Amino acid sequence: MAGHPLICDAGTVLFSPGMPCTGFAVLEEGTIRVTMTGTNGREVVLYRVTPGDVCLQTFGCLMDGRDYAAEGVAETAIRGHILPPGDFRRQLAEDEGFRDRLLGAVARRFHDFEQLVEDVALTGFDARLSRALLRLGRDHDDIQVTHEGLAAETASGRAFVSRRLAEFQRRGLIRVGRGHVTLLDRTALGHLAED
Amino acid sequence: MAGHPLICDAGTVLFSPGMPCTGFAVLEEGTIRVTMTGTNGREVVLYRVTPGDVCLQTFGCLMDGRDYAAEGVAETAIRGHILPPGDFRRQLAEDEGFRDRLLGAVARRFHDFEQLVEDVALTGFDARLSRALLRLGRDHDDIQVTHEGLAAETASGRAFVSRRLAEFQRRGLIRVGRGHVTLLDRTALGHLAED
DNA sequence: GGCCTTCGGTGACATAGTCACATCGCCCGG
DNA sequence: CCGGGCGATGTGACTATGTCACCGAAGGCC
Repeated sequence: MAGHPLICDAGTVLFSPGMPCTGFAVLEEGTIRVTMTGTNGREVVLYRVTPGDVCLQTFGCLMDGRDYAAEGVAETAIRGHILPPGDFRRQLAEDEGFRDRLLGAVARRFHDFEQLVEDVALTGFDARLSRALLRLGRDHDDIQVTHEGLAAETASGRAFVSRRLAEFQRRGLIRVGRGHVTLLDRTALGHLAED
Repeated sequence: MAGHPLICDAGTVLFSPGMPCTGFAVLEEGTIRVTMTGTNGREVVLYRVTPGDVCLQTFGCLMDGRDYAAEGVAETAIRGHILPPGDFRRQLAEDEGFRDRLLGAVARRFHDFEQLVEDVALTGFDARLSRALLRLGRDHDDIQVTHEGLAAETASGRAFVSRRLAEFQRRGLIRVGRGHVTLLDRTALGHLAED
């Protein structure tokens, strides 16, 4: 695998809407958060890219000659490399393993998108919030996130998130503090997340 | 291209959630509507498959070994064929044209999904409705669709669609009738669709 | 301590979605 | 032609969700 190396600190903006795509990104370490921002300024998290995943933005741009439609930000420090279009196509043709990994990742990403649409279009807010909390808190009970951040995860507004978090706390599901949320009752949250 | 032929009348249910996937579908004629239904019974149109497109459902299932998550219905009579997994992989490896068409279609579909998320998550209802009307009425001013159908297109509820359609009619944008809508002012609708 | 910035709480309001029920148009058998 | 049946539509009342503006609190920095 050749290509330019890609090394960034957390917080680096990797691509923005309208920017042309320079190559296919292969991520080896860290996570990238891909979001979309509406004309009203509201932001929604589309998905996260982790090692082994494809950043479908770069993929979509390369295959369809389109500019980016979303924004990508390094959520942690990241390491990887950029495969120029030519190399990308060559490897796709010659390397069956690469092809399988790519297509598998595309399929997973596609599934994530279906999940997102299901969440936003036909799921109530409390379920979305519960899912977001469980997703972000997979490893630790304590989650470092602001209400603003949770609003982006749930495709909702900050104020409403505040109110529901307060309600969740009243029910003993979580404990909230400035800049973080602690999960207290994963079982109940899981139940809420069901629908 | 080998594989079983696939010929169905309009209205045939091609796949449903939970059903395993038997092969990769190549569509030669007609359109397939892919929808998702929530636990509450509400239905949302994810996208349509037309000749040259990929049905990402079959693609996702094949590459990731997952069952269908959505439902596919023949919107018109359709003709095509089913490529068994083995043949699919072989053609993907050997036929560069096939590979490019497939990946290009995947990229376009991906873009459609981004559009859908943008619509549902950060666009007001009137814009969604206008977009849906213009999309369905690309060829004719007269659209055969029920309010229920438009509710699925806009990821909304039938009653609300009724009210907004009435308002659109009051403004002279459309004329509504039982089972159909006529576009009167595409310019104004286009303007509404902007945001 | 005095500022400044970010975060969170809240009332008031706007938009969107739900539910139940009344109507209406149309097709069909008698 | 009549009456019934059914899907499609209209509407009031209500709930859920999202927005806006403004305030106060928490923490960082001199």
